[in-house]
Order: sequence, then structure tokens, then C-alpha cells
Amino acid sequence: MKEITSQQQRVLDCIQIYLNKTGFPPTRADICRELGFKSPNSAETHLRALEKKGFISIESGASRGISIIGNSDLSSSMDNNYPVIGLVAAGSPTLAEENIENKISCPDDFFSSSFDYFLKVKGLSMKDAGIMEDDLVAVKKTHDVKNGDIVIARIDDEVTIKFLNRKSPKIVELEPANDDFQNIIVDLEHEDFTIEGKSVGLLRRN
Amino acid sequence: MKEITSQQQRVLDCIQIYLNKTGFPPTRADICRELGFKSPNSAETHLRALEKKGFISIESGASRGISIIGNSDLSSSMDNNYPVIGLVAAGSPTLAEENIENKISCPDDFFSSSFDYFLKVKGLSMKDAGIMEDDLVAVKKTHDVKNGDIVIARIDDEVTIKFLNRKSPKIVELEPANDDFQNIIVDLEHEDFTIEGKSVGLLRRN
DNA sequence: TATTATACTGTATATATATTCAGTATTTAT
DNA sequence: ATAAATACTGAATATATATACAGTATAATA
Repeated sequence: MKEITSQQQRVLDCIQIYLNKTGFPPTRADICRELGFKSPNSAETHLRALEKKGFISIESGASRGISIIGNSDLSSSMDNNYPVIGLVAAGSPTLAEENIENKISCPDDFFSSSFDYFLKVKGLSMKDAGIMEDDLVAVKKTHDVKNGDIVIARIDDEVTIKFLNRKSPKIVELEPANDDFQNIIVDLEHEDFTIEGKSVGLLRRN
Repeated sequence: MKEITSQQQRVLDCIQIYLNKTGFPPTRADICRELGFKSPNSAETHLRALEKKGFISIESGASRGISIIGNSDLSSSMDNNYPVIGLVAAGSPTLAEENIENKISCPDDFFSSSFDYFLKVKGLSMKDAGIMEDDLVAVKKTHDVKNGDIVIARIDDEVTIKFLNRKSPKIVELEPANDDFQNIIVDLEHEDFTIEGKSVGLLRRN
């Protein structure tokens, strides 16, 4: 991160203040209005300088496409911020930024075991286990799972939450808790199968 | 805050995810792309509905002028120790010392509404509502309940958790979420009936 | 000395974007 | 039975916005 000039700092502050005030970034014209510039190009050149120095990123062509880099929101409370990740029909629940719906502040020892993220459940395939749509399952990323555990598994690109039942070294059965759903039988030799983690708790917010 | 439809929830989630991903709100076209709509007006009408219901605010004329309301991000949430109270077949769940099984440290704003204690559930009478044995229901002590709420009620000396259904000024029906259980019909004129509170959330620790 | 970065004004424009209007269809209240 | 809300497609348009181009001027490199 290179050094910033005083005018560039004013522009950076202006963006942050505008974000806090409105919830979205300013346009070039907004910055001019706030700082008294008379040409949108004044804002433009400062923005490009800030981008070059790594303080902001600018989405080309997008209106208000400014975002401040390094805004990792580290709230210094004793609690930790755990990400909430949507269980999409196809697509892996990684901790990649784009999959994080929001964050929940929660004590680290809230569940019996430590955990890594909350998974927002879609569908009712586990309803008889008391896991309903939009419930948040506390997931511990681990491969240490045993039969009967509620696991978050990925088959090819499909992510699912089911009971685990290892039938043989080559065959894994994933059992839903809902008569309307079928067991999923996975042939480890022919399918791409991964255990993402297991459920260590559940949170429901009405 | 009025109730939200499932499609409106999808749009709201989409905005939050887009914000986390890019740092600025989506355009109508962005929302269409994310959710598969083919007309920008699909996004527009959902946005106006969300605005009318108070979930978002829209800055007129501004591009990407969407901000999610109630995102106050003030992670100054103090933790509190909330008592866990056992739901015994007979006996009221009071906050008397002898009924407190243990305490759980948890942020005050953890659920949609503030709450007063956790109720440890016995039995499976609410299993179809995803409430299982030993689950901890976050209970808000209130008499402000409406039909369809999950309430904690006391009939004479028996405490129970059920769906509320006020049939008439004198008759209250308590509906379990389990076919193996019968509805409980309470005659307010002849039975001692109290609403202890209502469920505002649920916690399950495996 | 030439070059680059900073710091602006001012004009122009392609396009990104919000927003209205005209439809169709279904569901939910009254 | 009627109205209102929901849930869309599709087209049109005024304007909001990014961005390039043409200048001017000063300070900091190299």
C-alpha cells in the first residue's frame, strides 16, 4: 500500500462517509458536490489514483462501482462473526466471499463443539430430524464423521445435508429424514464425493 | 414490518449477497440476472414491495440506490446469560432458582426479538414444526400473541408448547404439530389458563 | 531537462440505469 | 363478485453516470 496524499485521503473519507450515510457508494458527481470540485474529472482522477494505490477497487462501467478494500469489519467483541452460507442446489458451500449471505455474532463455545459457519437450509429433506427450511445449521468443517452423523456432503457439484451411512468402503448412503425423499447411494469409485463437515447444532430465528 | 413473500425474500437475499460480494447494491438488471427474471420490471416491482413493507429504502433517481434497513451493523451487542428452564410435565416454568438447569451466554439481539429464557423441550408434540426433544426454545415473556404463534401456555399446573388458535372469546385451542397428539381445547371459563410467552427462536446443541 | 504525478476546470458522449406504460395470469382478501 | 396484491414479460425513454478528451498549473522525480 503506497502512501496517500491529503486530497486522496479526503476523497477516501468522503466515500466511507457517503457509504455510512446512504448504504451505497457515491458517484463522481456526488464526490464533487461533497468536496467542492467543479468537474467530475476531478473525482475521476482521484479515484483512479486511489485504485492504482490499492485503496479502492472500481468496477468498470458500473455506476457507483466503488468499494473500499480492506474493510474486513473486525468487530473486536469476544464473540466471533460466523458467516451464513446459503445451501444452493448446485454449487459448493465454500467460505468464498460471494457465498456469504451475512454474519452472525455468536460466542465461540456456543455449541458442543467449535464450528466454522452456519448453513442456511433449503428444502425439507431433513424435516423429521427437526431441520426445517431456512434453519441455520452450525457446521464444523471436518472429515471425522461417523454413521448416524448429520453431514454436509458434496456429490459432484451438488451440496446436501443428510444422515451418513457408510455401507462399505466403496459405497456411502446419504439418508434424508423425510419419507418423500429417496436415499442417495454414492459410488465412491465413480462419483466425486466430499464430506464438507458435520452438523454440531442448529439455530432457528422466527 | 409486514410479512414477506418467498420471492421477495429471494430478492432481499440477493441484494445482501450482492452487497457482500461487490460492496455496492445491485441494479434491477443485476437482480434479474441473479434470479433469472427476464424483465427489469420484475425486479422493480419486488423492490417497491420490499420498500413498502419497510425492508429496504430506495433513493429515487439514483442508480443502485438500494439500502437494506435494519443493517445497523453496530456489533456492540452485549452478551447476556440466559437461563435454561426445563419443561416439566407438571409444573410452571418460572425463573425460580430451582428450575434453572444452567445458563447460556448469548448476544441480546440474537433472535428477531428480545427474549427472556430458554425452554428445554420435552416430548415430540411439536416435531412437525421442527421442535424436537431437548431443543431449547427462546421464549419471550409476553401476552401479545396471535393465532399461529408457537406459545408457551399453562393450563392449571400443566405447561405446554403448542400452536395457538383462539376459537372464540371463551375457547382457546392448542394445536400440536404431531398427528399422534390431540388438540387441546381450553374453556377459559372453567380452566385456569395463562400464556407464559411465545417462541422467538430455537437452539439445538447436538 | 524531460517526465511523471498531482490537482484541477470544462465539455462531450456513449451507455448504464431507473422508471413508466402496456399486457397477462394467479392468488388473496373484501 | 370485485378489488387488490403478487408475479411476471416486453418495450420504451428520460436521465444518471462513467469516462474520454482538451486544457492549465504546480510539485516532485530521474
